Amino acid sequence: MKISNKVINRLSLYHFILDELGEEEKYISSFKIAELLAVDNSQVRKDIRSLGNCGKCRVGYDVKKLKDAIETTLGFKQTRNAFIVGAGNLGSALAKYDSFANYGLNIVAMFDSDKSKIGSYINGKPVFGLERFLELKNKFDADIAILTVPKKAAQQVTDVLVEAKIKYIWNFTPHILKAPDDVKIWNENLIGSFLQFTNNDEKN
Amino acid sequence: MKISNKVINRLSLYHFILDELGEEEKYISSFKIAELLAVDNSQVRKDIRSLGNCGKCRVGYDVKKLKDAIETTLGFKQTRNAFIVGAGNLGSALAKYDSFANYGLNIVAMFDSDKSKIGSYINGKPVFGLERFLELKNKFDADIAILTVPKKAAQQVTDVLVEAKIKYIWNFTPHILKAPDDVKIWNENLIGSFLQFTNNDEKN
DNA sequence: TAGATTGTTAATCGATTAACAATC
DNA sequence: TAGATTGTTAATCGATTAACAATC
Repeated sequence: MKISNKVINRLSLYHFILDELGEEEKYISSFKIAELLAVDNSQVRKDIRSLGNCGKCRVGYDVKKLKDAIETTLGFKQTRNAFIVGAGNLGSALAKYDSFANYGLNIVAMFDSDKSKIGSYINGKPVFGLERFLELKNKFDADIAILTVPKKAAQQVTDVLVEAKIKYIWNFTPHILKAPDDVKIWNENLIGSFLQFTNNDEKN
Repeated sequence: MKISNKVINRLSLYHFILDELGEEEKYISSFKIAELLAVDNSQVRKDIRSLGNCGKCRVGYDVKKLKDAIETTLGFKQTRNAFIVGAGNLGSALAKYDSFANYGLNIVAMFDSDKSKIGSYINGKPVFGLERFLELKNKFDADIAILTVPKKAAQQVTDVLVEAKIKYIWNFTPHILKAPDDVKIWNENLIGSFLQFTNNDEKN
C-alpha cells in the first residue's frame, strides 16, 4: 500500500523518538509520541496502522517491534548507493554525516571540478573529476546524485548526470533544474524552509 | 491574509525561476512556471493570486512586479538576525551560504564548545563559547538559532537556548527537541527527505 | 472489574484540479 | 476580431481531527 510523503516524514520522526528511548521502556503510547511532536494522537495511531499490526490495547506499542516495522516499511535496510556532486562545504558536511548509513543511504564517492580536491578523500569518500562520472556511475552501482554545487553550475552539472542516466537528484542548490520526466528531482529548499518557518505557525 | 506553508514553499520556488530569467523576458505565464516545476497551472495562478493583484490577461505576469510581490509578501526585505549553534561542517556550510542574506536571514555569530574554534571567524562570523549565549543574544538582536550540533548534545544545548529566551530553533539534528510551546521549532529532517524522495513518487 | 489505550469510523477541514467566463 | 491568458468557481481529492466502541 502506498504511504504518503507526510506519513513517511512523520514515521521518520517517530523513529527518532524510539531510537532514543532507553532499554527499560518497553512500550510507548500514541499519546506520548503525539505529545513530543505536538501532533494529534489519532493521527499517530493512523500512521502506525499503515505499517500493519503493531499495537496492544491498554499498553501501547512495543518499542522494538514498532521501530523494526518502521525500518522495514521505509526501507532502512535496503541500502542505496549515492554520489555527492560538489565537494564544497555542504557536500563535505553531508559526506561526514554518518547517520545516513543507518537509514540506508550509502555515499560511495564525490565529484568536484577543483583539481586540488580531486584524488583526495573526505571522510573516506574519494573525490573524482566530473568527467569520470559516467565511467564511475557504472562501476559503483549508484543511482542517486546529491547535488551541492554552486548555483550557477547546477544546470550544467545536471546535464552530465542526466546523460549518465542517473535516476534521482537530491537538489540542494537554489536553482530549478531542467531534466527529463523520468529523472526524479527532490528540491531541498532551505530558503523555502526558512520562509515557512518564520512566516507561519504551522508545523513541518 | 494567512498563506499556508505549501504555498509559501511554492512561491519561493517561483522566485528562484524569476530570479534567473534574463532582462529580456518581461512577462511569464502561469503555464510556463507550471511546466518548469511540473505542477498544475491553475495552482500557480491561485498561489500568485494570494499575493494580490499581479497578472495581465493575455500576456501573463510582469516578472519584475511578481518578483517584488513575492519578496514583499514573504518578507525578504525585513532581515532577521540568527545564530548558528555548532560550528562543525554543517554549521560552517550554512555560515558560508551567502544566499541567505538575500532572503532576509542574517547570520551574525556562531557558537561552539571546541576551544580551538572559539575566537576564530567563519566567513566573517565570529565563533563564541556557548556560555556567552545569553549575553550575546541580548547584544545582537537575534531570535533565531540554527542548531547544527551533534545529536547527543542537541537537548542540552536547546536548554541553553530556551533559557536565553530564543524564539525560533531551526533544528538540523536528528533529535526531537523538548522545549516550551512558545518556542517554535522547525525540524529540517534530512533523513525524512531522503525517505520520502526514494519511497514515493509525490513531489515536494 | 475498572481503566487505559488501540483501531476505526464519521465529520471536518484544506488543498488540488478542472473548467470556463472575463479580459485585453 | 481571434486568441491567449488570467481570475475564479465548482468538483474532487486527500489529510486531519473528533469520537467512541472494542479490547485486554
